[in-house]
Amino acid sequence: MNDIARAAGVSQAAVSYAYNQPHKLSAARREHILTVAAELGYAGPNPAGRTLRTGRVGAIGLLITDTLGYAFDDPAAVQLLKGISEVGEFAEVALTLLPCPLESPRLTEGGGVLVRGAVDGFLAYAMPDGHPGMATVVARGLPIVVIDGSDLGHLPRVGIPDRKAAREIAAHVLGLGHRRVGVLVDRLVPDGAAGPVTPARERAARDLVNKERLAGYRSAFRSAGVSRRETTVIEAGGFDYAASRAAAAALLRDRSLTAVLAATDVLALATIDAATELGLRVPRDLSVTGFDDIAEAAKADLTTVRQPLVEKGRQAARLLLDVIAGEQATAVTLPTELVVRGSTAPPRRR
Amino acid sequence: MNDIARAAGVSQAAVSYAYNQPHKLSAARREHILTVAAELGYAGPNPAGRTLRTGRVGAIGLLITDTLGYAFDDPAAVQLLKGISEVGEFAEVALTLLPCPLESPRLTEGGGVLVRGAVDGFLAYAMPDGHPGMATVVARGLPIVVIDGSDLGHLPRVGIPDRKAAREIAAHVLGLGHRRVGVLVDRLVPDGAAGPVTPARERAARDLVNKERLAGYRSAFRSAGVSRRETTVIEAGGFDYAASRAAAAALLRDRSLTAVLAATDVLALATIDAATELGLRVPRDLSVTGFDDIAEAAKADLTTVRQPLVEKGRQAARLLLDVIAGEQATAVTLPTELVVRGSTAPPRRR
DNA sequence: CTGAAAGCGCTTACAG
DNA sequence: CTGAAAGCGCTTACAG
Repeated sequence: MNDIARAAGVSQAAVSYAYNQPHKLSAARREHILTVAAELGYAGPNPAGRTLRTGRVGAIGLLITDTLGYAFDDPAAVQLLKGISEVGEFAEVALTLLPCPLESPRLTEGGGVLVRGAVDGFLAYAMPDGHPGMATVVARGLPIVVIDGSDLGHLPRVGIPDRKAAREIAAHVLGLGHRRVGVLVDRLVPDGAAGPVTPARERAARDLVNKERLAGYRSAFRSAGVSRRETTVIEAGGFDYAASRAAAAALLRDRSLTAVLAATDVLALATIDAATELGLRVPRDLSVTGFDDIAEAAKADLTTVRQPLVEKGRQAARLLLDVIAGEQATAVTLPTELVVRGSTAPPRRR
Repeated sequence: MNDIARAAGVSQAAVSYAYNQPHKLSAARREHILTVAAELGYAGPNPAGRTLRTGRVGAIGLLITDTLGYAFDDPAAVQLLKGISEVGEFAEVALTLLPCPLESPRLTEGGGVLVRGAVDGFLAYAMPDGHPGMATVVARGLPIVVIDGSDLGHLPRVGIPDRKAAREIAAHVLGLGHRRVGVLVDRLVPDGAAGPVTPARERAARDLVNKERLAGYRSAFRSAGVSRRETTVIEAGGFDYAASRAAAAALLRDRSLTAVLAATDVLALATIDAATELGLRVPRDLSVTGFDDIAEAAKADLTTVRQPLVEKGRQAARLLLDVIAGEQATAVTLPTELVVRGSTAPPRRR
């Protein structure tokens, strides 16, 4: 900026004004400065300098568990991203992706992107309880909005009534007459383990969404008088189709099941595929429900819980921007809706 | 940092060393400084200060045409993102999403994220020729790597041999005996227009990938003696399923067609859906080919061109990081492969 | 409308 | 191993 000022024969402050406060300069002078800048290949104020001075970065960070690859594999996450980015674009705020694999030691160290990343605030998406990245980010003292995770007792949060919605869809299935019902969850504890869920593991659950949905199913089972022993719960250990399919196959080894409650649509779609492979017809031989209502759910005629994924992203981004602007934050719970389609029916008579 | 230094009874430089050059301090002193910092709620060096001093941000920007929503709707783009983010995570570099809608005046103005965004370099993904955002970014003088777009004559680029691969898959279809072949492209000119492509519009094409693929088809047609008049080309005007489906429906109004060459898998899948709705069976009544080999292509048994989407992202990110590190850049062309599946067959005899 | 000046928070070469 | 100092590029309050 000094070079430009010298070349244009003005003060360095005038150059700054040319970019930031045009009204403080005569039009001719401003024009002159901008022309000189263009000639010298100066593209405008350096972001780092501006940030240091103003304290505003113009970017928000999105914390995602695991690698970004995971996030992009999950259609529900992609919808959420759409909503977030809509708001960001409108507000001229960039979105910085901050992947937080659980194992990385760099999560808490100074070198990592969580500590070093220049952002004005964080959106923490589906972070499991006790994730070290969360503590790192809280320590930075910047505004944080939680999406689908624990609010740590004090953070503003955007989510849906997972437990209630899960109870509702389970009640729908039980209401059709099913008693032998299997349950599929993504992941309760982020340790990569997959397979049947023990009571101890269920108590140790750290992924709030899966935990709450499972709790909702349990609640419906209790109300319907289905005992804990009668229900099998399988954890996929991951969010991708392959893990989902394997979990579904494991669950369907129990041929007495007449229905499967899947905690996500991806799990449900994998269940339908696995059932088809076994020669089972949905819903004649097996009722299947999902959760989220991603685009594929409608195509597969899946009974599921609709949640406003894009809107969730929008609201979270707006909330964060509000907090950054110094406004008061309030928790937001968005409505869900039970969508009954063709993948559920009464159990076949023996 | 000054506050911490005072509280710890050391120089401000010592605090900096505690975070950045541990070996310059005795272990005890470092420990002491870090403890005091934790007590005072200091989370480590301020990113803006560090960036201003070192000139390194620790983030790369990804330029995407249109809104991010578009990008996330496109499975091919999502795969690319996966590859990019893999490299970023490994190198501890954050990925900043920089959407560049064509219409926005802020693209070139000082207030926009393109001018203001703090990054060490840019990845320009599928930017159409002449996009104003590209000029803005070039003006910043930071390293740029182009993916699937024009290299502007001098930028390092990562891509695939679109024209050659398109010629190959077209030759496959023509080799099966098809003569009445329709073509579907996403978008030639980013003006939102959709419908039949005139010669003038084809010449004015600014989306390099679509342009090249179309040129490849044309080349195969010429070799097979299929005249320009015999082929209809329809432009969808967008990348999403809805636009694709509408374009497919428009193309299939011509009932004499026995095959459709779609420039992307999304277009091809939409074509299969549209054909099914019309009561046409694939491939018996209509052969359909795609391009990209996204996950859904295999499920739909689609004949297509496989390109290494994730690897493309990886290579581009690595290349950019190399250029940022001061290394020499070279253009990268990744291999493609014709994948013949069940969506193509000889035309039915009349 | 213009210019001189302070200071945002940091890293590192330098002298001790 | 430690401290004093310069300077990265910027914005804005202040005096003229």
